[in-house]
This record gives sequence, C-alpha cells and structure tokens, in this order.
Amino acid sequence: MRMGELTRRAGVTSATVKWYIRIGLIPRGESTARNQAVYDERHLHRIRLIRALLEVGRLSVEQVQQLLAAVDDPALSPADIAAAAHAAISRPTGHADGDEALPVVDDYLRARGWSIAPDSPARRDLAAVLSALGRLTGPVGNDVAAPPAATGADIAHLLDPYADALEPLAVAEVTGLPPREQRAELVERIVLGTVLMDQAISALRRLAQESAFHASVDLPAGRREP
Amino acid sequence: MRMGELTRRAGVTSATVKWYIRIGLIPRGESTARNQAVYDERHLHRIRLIRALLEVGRLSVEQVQQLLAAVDDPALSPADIAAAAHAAISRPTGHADGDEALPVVDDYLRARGWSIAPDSPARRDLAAVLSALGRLTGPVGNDVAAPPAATGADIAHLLDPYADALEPLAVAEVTGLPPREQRAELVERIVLGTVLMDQAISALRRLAQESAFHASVDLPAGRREP
DNA sequence: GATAGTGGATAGCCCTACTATCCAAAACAA
DNA sequence: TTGTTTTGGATAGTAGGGCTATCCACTATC
Repeated sequence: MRMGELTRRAGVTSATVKWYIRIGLIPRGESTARNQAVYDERHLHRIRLIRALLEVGRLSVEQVQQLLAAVDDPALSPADIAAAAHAAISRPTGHADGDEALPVVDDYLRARGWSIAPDSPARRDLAAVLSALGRLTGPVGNDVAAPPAATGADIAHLLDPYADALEPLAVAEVTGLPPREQRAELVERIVLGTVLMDQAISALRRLAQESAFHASVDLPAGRREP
Repeated sequence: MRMGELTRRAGVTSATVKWYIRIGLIPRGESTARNQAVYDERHLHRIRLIRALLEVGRLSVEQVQQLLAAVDDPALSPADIAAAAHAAISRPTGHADGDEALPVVDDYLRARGWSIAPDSPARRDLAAVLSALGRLTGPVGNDVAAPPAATGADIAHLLDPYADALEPLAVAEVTGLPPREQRAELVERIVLGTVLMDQAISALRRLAQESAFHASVDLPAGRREP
C-alpha cells in the first residue's frame, strides 16, 4: 500500500506519519522511485500501536520511543520488556520529591516478600504517593515544614487490601504469557498488558466505585432514612 | 505567614503561587497593606494538594481547577465529588475514538449488575481500551479498515478477574468514608482516594508484576531448565 | 495532458505550565 | 536613619511537546 491507504486505515495524517518516520517511531517504506514508497501491514500495525499507547495509554512520544526501542531489541528478555513498559508508564525521572518515603516502601516490599530492583520506577512512584498522602493527611493543622515521621509505616498498611488483590492477578498475568518462541505475540502482550490494562483497571475501579455509590444511596443501610 | 514562608513550606516559587492565585486555584491572602497580605494553613494545604494532584496524580492544571471547583461547592454530594474526581483522571473529552466498543462495555456492565450513568467518562475510557485491544490483537494480519465485530464480547471477559478483584475494594472504599458531617475530611478522602490511589494501585501492580517475573525466572516451574 | 497524490525537508503553530521582569510600597537589619 | 530585602500585582516571555503547513520536484492515474 502507499501513503494514502496507510493514513486512511490508520486514521492519522500523512504529515504525522512522516514525522513518526523522521523521529524513528516507524521505519521508512520500501522505496520504489525517488518519491514513491510502499508500506505493509507491519507499518499499519505499528502506527495503531503508537496511537493506542499515545491516546489510550497516555504516554508521551518520548516514552513511546523508548518502549518501542525495547520492543525492537531481540536481545531483551520478557522481564526486560516489562521493565521498559513499567518505565514508560512511570512518572519521568527527575522528580526526586517523595524519596523520603522510600524506606517505608522498602519495608513494605520486604514484608510482602516482593523482590524489587532498587532502580525500579514503581518503587519511587509508590513512595511519591505515600509521601503526598503523609503530607496531606497529617495532624489536622500540619505545622512543620517537612514532617519526617508522618509518613510512617502505619500509612503503608492501607495498601494491604490492594496488594492482596493485585498480587494473584500479576502472577496470573506473568505465568499466562505466550512462550518465548512466539516473541512478537509475547512482547506485544507484555506491552498491552502493562500500558492498556493499566487504563482498563483504572476505568474498572471508577465504574465499580460509581456503582457502589449508587448502591449506597439507594439502599441506605443505616445512615439515611427513606 | 507571608509569601516567603508559604513558598518555603510548600516548595514552590512565589511566581507560581501568584499564578495559582490569578487562575483561581487558591484564594488571595488577606490584605494588610497595599502590597502586603497574610496567608494561613489553608493556603499551604491547598498548594500541597494542588502539587500532589499535578505531580503525583498527573492531572493537568485545568483538571485540577475543575476538581477543586467541585471540592469548593458545598452543595455537591459525595457521589458528585467522586464524579468530579473520576472526570479529572479520565482522558479529556473530545476523543470520540473507541466509541464503537460502547455496546460491548454496556453489555459487560449490565452483566455485572453495575449501574453506570451514560455520561460516565470511565465508560468511554474502558471502551477506548477495548477498542484499541480489538484493533491490535485481531487476526494475525488485520486486513479490514475498521473491524466492526472484532471487538466482541469475548474480549471483555478478560476483564473479569480484574473486575472481580476491584469490586469489593470499591465497595469498601465507599462504605468506609467519613460521615457527611465531616465534610472537609470526606471530600479530601474521596479526592485522594480516587486520584492518588489510582497511582498507588498502578505502582503496586507493577511491583507485583516485577516480583512475579523475578519468581518465574528463579523458579522455572516447567518451561526452563537449570 | 490534466489532475491528484507522494517523499522529503523545513518552518511554523498551538498549547501548557510556568518563569522573568518591573514597579512602588512595606519590612527588617544595622 | 539608612540601606537591603521582601512583597503584591501585573504583564510579557519562555521551554518543551506534538504535531501541521508549505514547498518542491517528481509519479500515478484518468
């Protein structure tokens, strides 16, 4: 196919496709003349993947670049691909705030028996959340500039129900992956299972919450009367 | 306190605080002279909340504005606040792509017995995920321009384990909220429980996945040999 | 032969979230 | 008192992200 069909089927403009080619997100088409090239299904699929990561997965173009570079590296193991996908959905490094809660996170991970690399971005992300929660939910009038002990281990135990629920899901995801022989399917499952399922889980939680609010209003249960 | 102390304790520059005031994210300080004003703990807490929503929650300034407008509206019910928080973490409206999967989502919600408002942004977000998954994981060479039946109900049943795990969590979150009398605590719990816990859940899932990968490599289980 | 489409390159655009500068008027320090 | 710092308020500018528009010399198609 040529540019017109590619852009029509992918739902993007040719200017965008050309830009993606220039920044290395997709390979050039096969040249057939000085100003002609043909594209195949792989180009189409790649663009759809990029759009899904950008629009549904809310990644930045830079994050997509790094993730696809990992996808295209045949030397990487499934765990490496997963690490790249995890890095892609983590907040950009440089935010050093919240690192004072890292010891709390590490204690928590140790208590759960999870072995996590020290440079795992999710570790710092979780620390940032706990740090923010500690700063915001401290004693009613939070006085001191940087409350050091407020981010105690007592705030981490509120993660338990979530970790309990997520752990078996994660195990099932990892053990249910395709065999290493089907590398293309395996890699794509890891990427989509990380980036898109993250959004699906977020949406499902919101839907479950909305339904729970609905139920709590309709069935007073004890606080409200008819 | 005056500007200097406020910015030192909040960790932002005075230019940023002035900008937040101008766009209505925080109220002006109480004027004591033509070019003097005093701020109190509420200002400080508000700035910390804004920074948490922006940096940890990854909201845009516009999303924070709309969410805080709901927070400041005493006429809104807890469900209304939750709806505002849900809207804040949803992808901006205007993305109409993925709407062809809305019937699948609606079927799924009906099957689960969840009652969801038709304009719920999470509903469209979930449809966008399913649509993207359907487009990307169709038959090996996806041929047609817009595969209409590929996004079948068969793809939705893979949500079941996640929905099963999230539903009791959501119920516990909603029923465990503070009473309506403590409006400030209630509203803040809803906002933080929605926006920040979303990030915490994402981080926990990545950590659980990393740990599961670690375990699957160390304990071959059947596919790999020592 | 007329019309539309193409590859490649460069420049420009819009948006977001600040940041820098300016000013006259306090505030504090010696 | 005098010098230095800080402040409120306003306006203009900036850096980065993600495209978009335009141009040109070709090809393709009718």
